[in-house]
Amino acid sequence: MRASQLYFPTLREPPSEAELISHKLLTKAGFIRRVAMGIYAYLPLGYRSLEKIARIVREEMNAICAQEIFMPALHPANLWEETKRWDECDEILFKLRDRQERPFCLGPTHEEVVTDLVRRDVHSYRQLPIILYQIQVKFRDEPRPRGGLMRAREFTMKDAYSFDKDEDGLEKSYQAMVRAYKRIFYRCGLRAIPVEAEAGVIGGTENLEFMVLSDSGEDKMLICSSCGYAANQERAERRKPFEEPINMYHQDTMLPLEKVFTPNRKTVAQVTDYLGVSAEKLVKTLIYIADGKPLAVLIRGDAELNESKLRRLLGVPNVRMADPDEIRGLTKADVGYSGPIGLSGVEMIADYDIAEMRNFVTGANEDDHHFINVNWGRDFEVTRFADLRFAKDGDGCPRCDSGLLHLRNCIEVGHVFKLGTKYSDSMNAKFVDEDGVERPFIMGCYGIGVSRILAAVVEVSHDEDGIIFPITVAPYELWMIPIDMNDDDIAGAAECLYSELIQAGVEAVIDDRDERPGVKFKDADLIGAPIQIIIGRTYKERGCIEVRLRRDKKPSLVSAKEALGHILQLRSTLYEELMPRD
RNA sequence: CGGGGCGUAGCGCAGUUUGGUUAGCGCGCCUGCCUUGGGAGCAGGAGGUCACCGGUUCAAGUCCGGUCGCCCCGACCA
Repeated sequence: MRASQLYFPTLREPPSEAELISHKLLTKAGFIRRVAMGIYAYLPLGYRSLEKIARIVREEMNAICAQEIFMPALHPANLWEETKRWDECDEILFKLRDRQERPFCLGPTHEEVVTDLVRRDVHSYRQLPIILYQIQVKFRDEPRPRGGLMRAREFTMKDAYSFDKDEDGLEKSYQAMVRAYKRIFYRCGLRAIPVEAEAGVIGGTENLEFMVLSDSGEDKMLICSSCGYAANQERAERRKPFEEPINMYHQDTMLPLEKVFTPNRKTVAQVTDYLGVSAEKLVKTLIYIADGKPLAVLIRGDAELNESKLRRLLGVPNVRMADPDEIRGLTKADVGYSGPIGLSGVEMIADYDIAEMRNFVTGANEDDHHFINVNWGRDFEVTRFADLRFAKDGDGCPRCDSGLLHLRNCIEVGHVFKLGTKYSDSMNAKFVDEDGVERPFIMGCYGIGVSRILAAVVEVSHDEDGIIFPITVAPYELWMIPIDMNDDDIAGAAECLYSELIQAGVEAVIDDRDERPGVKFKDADLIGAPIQIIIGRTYKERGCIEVRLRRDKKPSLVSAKEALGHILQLRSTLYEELMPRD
């Protein structure tokens, strides 16, 4: 491609609306343009990179015998009503009507459509397993799109769906997908870490998020520095911080229990302020209703209960906070004055933090009063200690003896789920098994944010001059800069090498514009093609061209004769580096 | 949806507080000269519904009301 004909409107300054570095650079380098909030057009360079990513995804999907299909973006409402998600996902669905007033939505994901497809045509275990995938544009009316491609309302995603006859089959499909995902991210130059996650609204059991560490990421994960355990913030467990049995009877350190007047002080901040103590000296007593039974959850004042952990611990589906009336019924006091002392017949579950606390503050189960110098074991009994709060930076790793968890920002680039029968049940998608019995498909679903990968690559691979693309994702592999196209020697040598490169199948751009060298260098660095070729002074003086990598910029001089071979060698080395070995 | 901010040339911004000639600046763009190893220089030039609608006024980019768009923080997020 000739730069004089390439549509790559670079900007000297990015639009002020851009916040993230990837948004700024992709806009500045002429890869994308915003069309509306969270909606972007890809210009030639951006589209080439996007397609490169899509191609890698395709190759790896095909390699595990997933089969590419292409489903509609426009979905009839009735499919979404079958799974109840027409209402459940109401906020993010783009809904519209056809001329007959029939309701439709733009697909935010395709479980409904693919399950409908498969239930129509797959009737026997003999046809299983099946993995179908597509690379499609998705629509989600995000409450707050931001960061350019990072969280858009229209974005490109690879979504795959597996259909198996049993759990073993699902496990195989799932593991194949995990392996393929690792290869995909590796080939894109991303170091993606699989982390344990909560399943969320999509349902199902086991699932992994693939996270790329980046300070600008919106997600948070905890990662162990010594054993590599990683989980997202919602899922991350922590090591029990004490040895059992716990000996609490250090009588000498316990102060006498005392009830204090705390008029109208209900929140942690109000109470600690009023009593002049820090939040770490207070224990919050949260009243929950689990399967209709009330229970008390004790959490240190500065921490936050992770409801998913509570739910997992109790093992019952219906867990919710008690409402103010229920709380008054149980504690005889307002919300804000609940405490463990005198709550009889109620299970008392305490976070690990509480085990090591002495002489703390709790509500007194009486309006406008708290207790100070409370000690569990002496003043009330704890039914059990458990890991209940969100893990935080510095907590002990749950999987090894010495490691500490570190809280890191990250970008979610992929997610794999074991769905089980959530969709096949609600949509009545069944096959006949070997034994003649009808069973629902055991499903899995697997997503990769294709457009988000592009943003993530830029986010983790850039410098002050622009993007540093891995060769696999770069819009062009090579960018050639003839210093002066009006100089016949230089132009001649450049054109000659350029046609050799094109002949050899290299994706090359020759910057044949009548621009000053500085402009060409700046654009080349901004766009970030991995290999740069400079033809100028050294060619005039010594017959050498300069070959350099965008990532280190140190040029090596090569004679014009040897240039092509040298470049081809360099190029294959760059690809080699991004080839996974597993 | 709550809080805050912004909208003036392709991009970045000044001007709005205190209404008053023909609305400015930098970059970019066009023409010419000159220049050619990191966004040169000189000269000339084009480009505006001051987001939109309505109101106040002799007079509105500026004041008032409404609408739309965009950004940030929060709530939310398969």
